[in-house]
Amino acid sequence: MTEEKDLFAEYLSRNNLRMTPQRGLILDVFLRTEGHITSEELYSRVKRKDRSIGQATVYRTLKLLSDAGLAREVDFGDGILRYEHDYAHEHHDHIICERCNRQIEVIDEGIERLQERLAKRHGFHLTGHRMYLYGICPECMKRKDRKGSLRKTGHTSG
Amino acid sequence: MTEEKDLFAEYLSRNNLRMTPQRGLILDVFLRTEGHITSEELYSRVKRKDRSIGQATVYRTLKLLSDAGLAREVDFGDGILRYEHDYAHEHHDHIICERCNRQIEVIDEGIERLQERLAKRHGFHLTGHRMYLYGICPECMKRKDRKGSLRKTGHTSG
DNA sequence: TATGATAATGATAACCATTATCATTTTATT
DNA sequence: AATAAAATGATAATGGTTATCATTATCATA
Repeated sequence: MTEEKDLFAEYLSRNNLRMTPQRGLILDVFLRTEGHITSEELYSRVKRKDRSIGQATVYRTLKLLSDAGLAREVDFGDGILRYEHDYAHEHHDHIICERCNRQIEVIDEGIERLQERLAKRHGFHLTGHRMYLYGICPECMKRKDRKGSLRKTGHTSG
Repeated sequence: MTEEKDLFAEYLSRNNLRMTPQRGLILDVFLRTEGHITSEELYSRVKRKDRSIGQATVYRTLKLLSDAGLAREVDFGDGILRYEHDYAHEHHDHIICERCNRQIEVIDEGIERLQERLAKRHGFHLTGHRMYLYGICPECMKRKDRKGSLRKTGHTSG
């Protein structure tokens, strides 16, 4: 907790930016979240502790936290950016259920290795990737077919 | 060409929708494109052949083409949907250069297999995926460091 | 501890790709 | 033709995010 705060303070001073009560509060609340949170959700939580805080400040601070390596933007493709913890959290990808939108975090060393190899084969120096697997989760598989998918678009990226 | 048109007509009638001159024209122009095109770009191309066509019609028709399996939405995460040919085109993923935004299409059977296995390991029935690799292309690697990336967000999906 | 200089805040307007609305026109069917 | 259903084009609306800007807070230095 305090380690993340130190990291943030360090990042800020390194970039001639300033630690403020608002930024501290937003970081605190963010660190208490789990999974993936939208700026909107974080704003409503922060507002409970400081009624006067502005939504723009939450947006701005989340960008800063991302730059500082404490948060990570996750784009599921539904037009709403989500954020998750980045510090001391292993890289992972996501499997998302098309029916209930449940999402789990996964990692596969084999895939990572093949991605590296694939990029190299095309002469690219790989710096990162985004991989989302879409499917039906075990629970929804048992149930009969229901509607309500995260996005109306096809998931297979051509 | 005519095969795609037949497929579209078939899809339309199957869904009690109608083939119209506008839809025919939009499909024609779309089929003459390569790579990834935005609705905006397609609209400007179609407008050269029919000044009276409306932008909403292009948006609507691209959705229809996607549903019909002739087009595929591609979301690079910069807030602008792109479309590419889907019919008789193999599934593929993308490698995108962070410097010059050049993108190449790739496919790796090994990765596909491991994705399937990974999903199954978590009890999911895999229906699709999106995978984007980000890196520096060979040309940009030679050049010194330049700026200008596609998106300001980090690429590694947490 | 003033005092500039600079950055941050909060409120709000702007942005912008995409969708919804709606009056009018086109198409298919009787 | 007449009717019903769908499509079109113009335009307004949507909604997450960003930019703007006047005001306030913070920092370094004298």
